[in-house]
Parts: sequence; C-alpha cells; structure tokens
Amino acid sequence: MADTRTPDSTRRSERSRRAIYDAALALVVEAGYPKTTIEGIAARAGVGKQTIYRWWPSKAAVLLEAFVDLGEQAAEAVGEVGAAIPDTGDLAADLRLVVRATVDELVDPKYDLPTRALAAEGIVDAELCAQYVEKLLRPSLQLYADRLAASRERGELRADLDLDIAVELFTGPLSGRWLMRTGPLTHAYADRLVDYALHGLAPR
Amino acid sequence: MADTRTPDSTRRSERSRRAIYDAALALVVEAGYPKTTIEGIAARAGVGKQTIYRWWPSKAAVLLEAFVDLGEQAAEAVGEVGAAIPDTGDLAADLRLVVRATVDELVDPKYDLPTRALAAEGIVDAELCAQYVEKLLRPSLQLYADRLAASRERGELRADLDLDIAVELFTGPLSGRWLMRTGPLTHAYADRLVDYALHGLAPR
Amino acid sequence: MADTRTPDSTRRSERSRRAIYDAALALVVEAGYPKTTIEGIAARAGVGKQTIYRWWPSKAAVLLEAFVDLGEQAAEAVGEVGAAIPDTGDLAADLRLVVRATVDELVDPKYDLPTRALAAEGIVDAELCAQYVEKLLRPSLQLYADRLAASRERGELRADLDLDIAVELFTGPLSGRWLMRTGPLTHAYADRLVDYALHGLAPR
Amino acid sequence: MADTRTPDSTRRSERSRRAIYDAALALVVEAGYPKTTIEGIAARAGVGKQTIYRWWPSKAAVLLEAFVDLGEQAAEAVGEVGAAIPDTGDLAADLRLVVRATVDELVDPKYDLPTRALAAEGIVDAELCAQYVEKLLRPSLQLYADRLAASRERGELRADLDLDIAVELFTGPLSGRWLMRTGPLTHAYADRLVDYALHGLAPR
DNA sequence: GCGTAAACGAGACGGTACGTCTAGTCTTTTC
DNA sequence: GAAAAGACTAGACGTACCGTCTCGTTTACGC
Repeated sequence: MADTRTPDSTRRSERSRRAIYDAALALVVEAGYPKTTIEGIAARAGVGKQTIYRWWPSKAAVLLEAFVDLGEQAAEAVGEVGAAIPDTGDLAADLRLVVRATVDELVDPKYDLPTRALAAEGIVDAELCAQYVEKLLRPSLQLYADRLAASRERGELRADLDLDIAVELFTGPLSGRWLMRTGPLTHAYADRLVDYALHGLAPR
Repeated sequence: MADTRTPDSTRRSERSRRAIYDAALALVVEAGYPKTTIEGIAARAGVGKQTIYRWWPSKAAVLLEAFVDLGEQAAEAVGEVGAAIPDTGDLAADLRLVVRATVDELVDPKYDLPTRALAAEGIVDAELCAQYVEKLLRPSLQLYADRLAASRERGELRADLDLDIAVELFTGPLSGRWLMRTGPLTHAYADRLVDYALHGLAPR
Repeated sequence: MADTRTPDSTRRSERSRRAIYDAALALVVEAGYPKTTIEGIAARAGVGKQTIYRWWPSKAAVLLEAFVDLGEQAAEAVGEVGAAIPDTGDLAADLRLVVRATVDELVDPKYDLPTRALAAEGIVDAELCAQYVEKLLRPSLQLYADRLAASRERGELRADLDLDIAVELFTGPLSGRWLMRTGPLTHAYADRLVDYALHGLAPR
Repeated sequence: MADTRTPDSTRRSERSRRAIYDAALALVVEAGYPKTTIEGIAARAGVGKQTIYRWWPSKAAVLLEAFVDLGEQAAEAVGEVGAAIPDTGDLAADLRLVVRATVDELVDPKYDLPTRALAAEGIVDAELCAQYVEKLLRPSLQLYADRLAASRERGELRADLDLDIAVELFTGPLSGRWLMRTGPLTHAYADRLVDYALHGLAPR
C-alpha cells in the first residue's frame, strides 16, 4: 500500500535537494537521458533512493525541477532583470534579437540535452507536459506575447491579432526545426523566420 | 559479443512481420508507448523475441516501420493517388483544406499515439530521428512544398520564397501546439493559422 | 561488469530464504532437477529472481543449501542425538543396521531425487562438488569412520587399517549401485556387502 | 507434429557422423560438458543441426556414441585383443595391475571429462543411464567378473561368491573416489584397495 | 544417364530460461 | 521523523540454445 502521508516539507534537507538537482543535470549531459536512472542520480547525489521517491513522482519530474532551478540560479546571477524582450520601437529588430538568442540557447548542449529530454517525456506524458509548459515554456512564450501586444496597441500589428497564434508563428517553426533536426539553426534562419512571420509569404 | 551476421532477408517470414506490426500498433494505442514492451509485442504477435531482435534494432524502430507500413496500406486502399495537395488556384483555400485534414489526423488516437511516441523517441535519439524524418515527416512536408512552389511560379508568393521556412510556417505552429498541447486543435485554428502564415501579422 | 559488492547478510530476509528452500526442494521432487529453473523457484517462492542471484551462485548451490537445511531440520526434530552409529560390540551387526538404513534412504524419492541431482552436478562442477562433499557426504562418512576406529582400537580390525579406504569399502559399492542403477538396493544386499567388506573375498 | 518417419540409415553420411563425434569430444574436453551445445557441435562439425537431431535424441546420446566409438577405435588400434584381465595365477597381482590401469585412465582428461559428463547425465536420466551402463560400464565390469570367476573355480575365492558384489568391491570405491574427488587416485591406493577387498578388514 | 527421393548444410522460426538491470516499496539504522 | 543504505518483489532487457520447420543442394539409387 502506498504511503499517502505527505511528507513534512519544512524538515526537508536542502542539501539533498541541491545534490539531486546537480546529479540529475550532470548525468543527463554526460550519459544522456535514457541512461540516467533514479538509482544513478541517488548514488551520485549520495542520497537514498527513497529521498527521491519521497519528493518527486518520476525521473522526468526531478529533471524538470532541476532545470527550472538552474534557470532561476542563472537569472539570479545576472540580476534577475532583463526578463523581457526590449522594446526599441523596431519590432522586427527586437524579435530578431530574441529569436537569435533562442537559437543560441537551443544549440548549447547544456540546455539542449535536458530540454530535449523533458520535451520528449512531455510529448508522451500529458501530466508532465502540463508542468513543463507551465514552468518552462509558457514564461518564455509570454515574453513574445508581451512584446507583440505592445506593438499591437501601437497599431503596428493587426488590431484583432490572436496573440497565441502570433507567438506560435515564431516559436513553432523554430522548435520544430530544433526538435526534429530538419534544418540548421542559424542567425540567418532566425532573421528570415522573423521576416516571414511578420509579413507573410505573399508578395510585398 | 554481438552477432554481426546479417540474417537472410529472403527467408524472412512475412506472416511474422505483419503480426509484429499489428501487435506493436495495437499495444501502443491500448497501453501507451512506455508500457509497450518488446516482450509484449512478441507475445501478442505469437512470435519469438529473437525474431524481433533479428530484424529491428529497437522498439522504436519496430513502431516506425509498422507505422510507415500502415500509411502505405492506407494509401494503397485509397488508390495511391491524391498524394498531393489539390491546386484549385485558390492557395489559401487549398491550404486550409490540408491543414484542417492534418488537424483531424493529429486528433485521431490511432495516429496520434504512435506518432507522438516516435516523435518523442526521435527527439532524444538522433539516429531514429533521421529515419522518422525521412520516412514520415519529409514526404508530408513535401506536399506543402510542392503546392507552395506552384503558387510561387505563378507569382502568388514572394519570388525569392524559401520553401523550407515557408512550409515550417504552417507545420511548425501546428505540430508545436499538438506536441506540447499548448492549445486546442480545431478547424478554426487551422484557418487562422493559414491566414497568418500567408499574410503575416502586419496590418492589412 | 559484475556487482562485486557483497550484500549485507545481517539484513537478509529469513522468510525469503525459507521460501526458496521449500520451493527448490518441492520443484525438484515434482518436476525433476533439469526442469527446475531459477525462474521457477523464484516464482514459486514468491520472490524476485535477484534475491536468488544475490545469495547463491547457481541453481545447484540453492538446492545444496536447501537440502543441508532439510537435514538439519530433520535432525533437530528427532532431538539431534543418534548422530552416531551404535556400538553394541558386534561390528558386523552395527554396520548391517546402518547400511540397511542408508539403503532405505537412497530409495526414498524425497532424498533420492535431490541427492542424485547434487551428485550429478558435483561430478561435473568441482567447486560445487567440494561443497557437496563437505556438507553432506563427509559428515555421513565420518560416522562409519568413527565406528570402525572404535573397533580397530579393540583389535577387531587390522591395526594398521586405513580408515578412508575402509569406509569406502562399504559406501563405494553402495553409492555406485545406487547412482548407476546397476543392481537392486535391498537389505539382503546390504548384509552381504557388509560381510564381504569385513571379511574379504578369500575363502574362510 | 513430430516426424515419425525413421530415416534410412543406409543413406547416412559417414563423413558427418565422424565429424560430429570429433566435434563433440573436442568441445567437451575444451569447453566442458555444460558449455557444449548441440548448436556448437553442429557448427564445429560443419553440419546442419537437423543432422544431429535426426540421428540422436540428445546431446548426451551423441557424446555416449562418440565415446564408445573412441573406445572401439582405440581397441582396434591396439589389435583388439587384450580385452581381458591377464590370468597369471596370482589374483592379487593381476587385479593390482588392472586397477592401476583404471586409475591411470580416470586421471587422463581425455577420458575423465567425457566419462564424468556421461555419468552425471546418467545419474539423472535413467534412460541414458541404461545405455551408458550397457555400452561402457558393463563391458569393463565383466572383465573383473571373468577373472574373479576363474579364481573362484580354482578355489582361490569363496565358493559361493556373489560376483556382482565382488566386482563392486573393487570398482565401487574407485569410482566413488573418482566421481566425488574424495581422495587421491594413485597406484598405492589401487594396491591397498585390492588388498582390502580381497582379504577384508578383519585382522589376519 | 536421368529422375526422384532422401539426407544434407544452412538458418529462420516459436519458445524457454538465462543472468542483468532498473523501478518502486519496505525495513533497518543513524542522525 | 527525515534521511542513507540497501534488500526486497516485480518484470523487461538482450542473449543463448532449444527443438522444429522450411529452404535449396548434393547424393545415390531405380528405371
């Protein structure tokens, strides 16, 4: 029978939590996600398996939290601000900048591998997918939405613009190309994508 | 030590191959991909495990072939033709039709589940990914490319249009929304996506 | 790579150990040794396979321990004593008694089958053979040796008698006939064997 | 359904039979009996598996025939005769000679390993055991029986001597010590064994 | 000599068990 | 009472052989 009692999180060991995060991320980068096991994480973190099972429902959940934590660490280091797409008034230029930045990130193995693993897991596991979207995807999509909304207010975009679809027009092709490796991820690609998405395929 | 001898494919049992395809697809739909095991497929197909290991390198490879075969079966049943997006002269209408059809397919569990599983596996396994793209993804993307190329010739699209990106502008958002469940997949969505992709986000 | 860590025997599950003994013995008697598998033992004992592989190196080792344990159980039940050949002063009579008892045991399937299996395995596997001899064979041979030594002291046997060979003179023919089924195992045979061994083949 | 047709032995391939014998014996000596497989024998003999299954019921049966054949080959080489224990009139001396010879043979791996394997198999498989006894054991025991019978006629042994038991008095201890490795197999041992068996344990 | 039938080499097949690995649970001991 | 340690049940993994079953290919006999 499962232990339905929820553990007392106030007594949780911060040291163990950190060690588990570190071990999980390191193993995914070193050995790949499928070869990363809960036993392996526990061993590397110097932690009992039960400590993992007590606080997380699955390997993917550990990795997700670890990765979110990594992002927060990084954000804190840079000063937390900058968490918005700059608004210089030139929408195309602003978007090129951020799409290029996204391209750079997707190419860095340190981010690529864990994100791929989480995406793969999420594709098959709806539960985890929701978490993934909420904690990782949505925040970054929101940046696009905010910037586009600002331009829409100024009349630079269709007045009735559906923001969700608008955002997807940039991120969809990009993440599709990244996930399925259907083409190179370069700054040139980023620029052209922004151009097409903003102005469409029809002749000028 | 691995058995490097390649088996003699002329002596291969067609009956077993089919049974394995059927079992694999059925199990993925019924139990989900992670709970689909090679042992399970073998048992359900009434086949020895070795017969699977002899001909396929992994569970995912089995499913990929099974799914490709399923497509071929279906194509054969309809008469093989129709493997092109119709060209009525109205590009927007033609694209709406096919994007709507894609939406319908992605919603059907019979296609949804195996495709998700393959996509998930491909995201993490580059080897398999290449196969997946080559055998499943590329052919369907090519349909878009052909139709768009036809319109480009007629001057209905930018003369210097990059077809790859153009195709992605339709399929990227669609598959992104599907994979990550970030929004509903409806005909209305399909229509609006086609509109945005064709004409861009800028005001008319 | 093999797991070289030795498990902590203080934490071993007594319940599992007993269940494995019981299952192993039962299966050997019911299905025969070759059809007794480690998987079968585990299943019948309600135990994971790893629990067997953790504590024993082979199927035969399990059976050997199970059988030794069975003997200890039996000995404990009878009160532990009697573990010596009686010494009534009449050596021939004493030996006849114990050889007859041995014959009876060798004929009982409950002992016959496991012992045969162990003997067979030991014949081919020197490692196991040593264990078998040490734990099962030697103790019972020692009883003969002790009784014969007592008679030798009293001058009833050659003064320079080689006890090992002397013991073999009784047990060798007996076990040979049993193992290879070269003749009937009866009390009459036991009596005559004792007679011949004690007095030789030469005329009186 | 099994193929009930009995194959036509007149058309049997002598070359294959020999190759199988050689392969079986070589593998048992090189790799040990348990690691000798029918597939291995077939591969080494350059023979299809079916050719083995057509003519023999089991791995042990192959080995038995191979070994019997080996003996016949050897006998033929020496000139066939000598298949009897010499009768110099000195029974003890004659027996010492032959027991010493047996000891020498049991120590030679070329004979030791296959014989052990067959004995082990026979212990557990009554069917095979009968074959083994009939073809290998009985003939060699008969030599003892004949020699002892001759002496008995001459009054050198008990008039009512039970030949079976008498033979066992020599071969039982010997084979017991050999099978279970309970002591060294030396000429000294052979001599003493003959002495004890002939004259018994009682003081002179 | 030539057709035919059986034995042959080869090896794919449906299976069983192997020994290993990991999941997730449970228990014991330590802090 | 949380945590480290690790033994436990459970069962999938990929491998090795089993014994059966085709395949073509010799081989040898009867016509």
